[in-house]
Amino acid sequence: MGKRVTILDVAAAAGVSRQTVTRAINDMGDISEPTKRKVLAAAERLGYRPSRFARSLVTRQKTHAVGLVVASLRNPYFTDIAADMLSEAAARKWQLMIAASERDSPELLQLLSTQVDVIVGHFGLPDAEIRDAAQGLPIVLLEGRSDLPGVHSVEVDIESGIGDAVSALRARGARRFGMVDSAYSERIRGAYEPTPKRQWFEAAVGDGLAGVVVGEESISGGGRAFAELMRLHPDIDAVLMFNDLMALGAVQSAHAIGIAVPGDVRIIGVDGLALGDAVDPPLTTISLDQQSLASNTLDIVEIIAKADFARIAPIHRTVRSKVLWRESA
Amino acid sequence: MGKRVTILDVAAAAGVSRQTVTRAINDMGDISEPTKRKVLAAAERLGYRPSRFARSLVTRQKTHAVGLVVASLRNPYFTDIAADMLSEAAARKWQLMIAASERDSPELLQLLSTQVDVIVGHFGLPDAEIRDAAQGLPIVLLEGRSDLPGVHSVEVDIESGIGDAVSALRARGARRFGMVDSAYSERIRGAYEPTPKRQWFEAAVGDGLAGVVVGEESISGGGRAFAELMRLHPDIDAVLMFNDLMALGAVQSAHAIGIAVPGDVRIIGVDGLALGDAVDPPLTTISLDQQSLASNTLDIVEIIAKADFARIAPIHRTVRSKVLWRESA
DNA sequence: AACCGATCCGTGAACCTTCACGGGAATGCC
DNA sequence: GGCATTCCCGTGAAGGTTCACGGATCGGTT
Repeated sequence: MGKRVTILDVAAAAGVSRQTVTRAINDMGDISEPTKRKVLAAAERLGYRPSRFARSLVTRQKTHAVGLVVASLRNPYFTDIAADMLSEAAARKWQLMIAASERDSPELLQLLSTQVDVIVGHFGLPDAEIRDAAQGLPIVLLEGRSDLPGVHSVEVDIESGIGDAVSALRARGARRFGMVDSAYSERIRGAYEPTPKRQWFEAAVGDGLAGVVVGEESISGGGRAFAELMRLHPDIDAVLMFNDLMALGAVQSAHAIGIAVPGDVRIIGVDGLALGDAVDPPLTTISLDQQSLASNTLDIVEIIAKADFARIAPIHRTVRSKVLWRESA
Repeated sequence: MGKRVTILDVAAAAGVSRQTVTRAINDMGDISEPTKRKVLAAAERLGYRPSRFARSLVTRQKTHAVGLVVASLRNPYFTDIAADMLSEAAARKWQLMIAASERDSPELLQLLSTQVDVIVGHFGLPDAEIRDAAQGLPIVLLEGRSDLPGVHSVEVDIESGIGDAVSALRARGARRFGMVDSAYSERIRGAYEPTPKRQWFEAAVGDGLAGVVVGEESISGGGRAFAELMRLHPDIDAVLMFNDLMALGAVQSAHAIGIAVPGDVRIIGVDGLALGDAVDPPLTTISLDQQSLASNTLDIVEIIAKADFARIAPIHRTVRSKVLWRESA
């Protein structure tokens, strides 16, 4: 099993005191060259490694860590966000710890909460559960909103983006609207429930709604769901895909089935992935400024930290979305 | 400024002892319901949050953390790896801390090294520098190899994949080979130096080599470099792109220039991204088993941990690569 | 009245490092 | 020889939590 080798073991082995070992390890001066070498050799021999916990405890931890929880690392949308968060965090001298909530959210949160100072992210849980699992840690909800104390948020105004997209699609002649929603809630909560995007979309299209199908959040899942939607409602001429990843699958699927895009059906995604520009036809999408999402989030995090993580009034921000017209719609 | 509120503050405020506060916070029994409520109320009021360092120090931290350093979070290849690492780590009850080495590698490593038990990843630094920055932490090199003590590795046998690809391309009639290499080293070390992939490729094609161009590691960078390569050497009939991301750009660029793929030029990437299947034509690629890369890595990490992080003989593993024939070559 | 078990709560120690300070030896100078 | 200086090194304390143990209180039993 082997106990941990501490600074005292090294000190004993080298025949010096703790402090001298510290001086050698962190090369601090006030130590002669021979002694330093002797200590370093002993440390090397014993495989000594300072406990990062003891060290942080006494140095009062100047650099903080923020834990980012994303739904999946397989979706470029989330990894782009992670990348932006990483830059923003680095610029502020914060460390970023990433976890994916694909499963076991509560356990994962509890584990994470022992390692970081703030938790930010997308969660597949009810707000109250999140708060409990976080054990009192401040939380920043991404693309969500809660009125619990200690739960901050950065919302994304997808709603207006959807509204804009629908009116523009109407202006371009679209009449029969369809949507592929995410089956996300099915996996998390056991039963499907309409996402906010679907609700906003339904409100926007009114009786122009022809049908909705749910699918898995992946390229292939989007492709399958799109094909199913078109099979059920062949007269649809405009489709909103839950996200760009699924929209990519839809474009591909349309190509395979022989549906012209945007000739027969206009396809529009959500997220604004750069990737959407690399396919044919380039994907029209409701894009949000991820950079701004990230910087707003870290702003909040920094405010919380400045307040020494004491309980402060929840902060809520909103970033706008806009339709990025490329060629698929 | 505000000093940190400790367990003693809460104890004083609630009129009980430290231990009772602990019992209330971690609800442990041996405490009456009214007292518990009283303590919890005091904690809430003061905004008390246990120090994760002090706590970890005494509980001897059962869950460890591994730090993953990737070159970029904008390349699906790396995020896929991160995703696999995350699953593997989670299955083993490890936490994963991700950092991107896009810049400041040494500082970043030092910061990271105070937070984790092992460091794994792709680094843009000489091995020795890595070792120094890691401050004695065990290191697992991804897709690399070093003979320094304490530096383990998981290599990827791209070389044989490139060999296989070249002979198959020859069998399909390719004669004039070109390559787009990564300009990576330029950014990191100031001057371009051929990557191993280029060296293996040149060895494989022999005097069939028509030309090499370097480009930035992105879709658009790949597209530009490919266009440049074809402008300089119009007779090329097969191109190896440094990675799939750049290959995606090449396919797109070929389409724009009016070069037929694979009719005029066969294009082949490296990485095996699932994304390559979503473009037209689907991308042929030298794929490696990322899952196995991740599991091998975490295997090593676990072995190191089992040895209580004592110095053990470096472990080296290799995962194979194989050509995934789709339609672009 | 003495005893007993159950229930609740508090005290000393441990975890491992760094910080602040103080002390000894060697050297140089008057 | 006495004294200050410099250079190395060691000791006590602190940092905030949890663990192991011991003590107090209380209702009930003999």
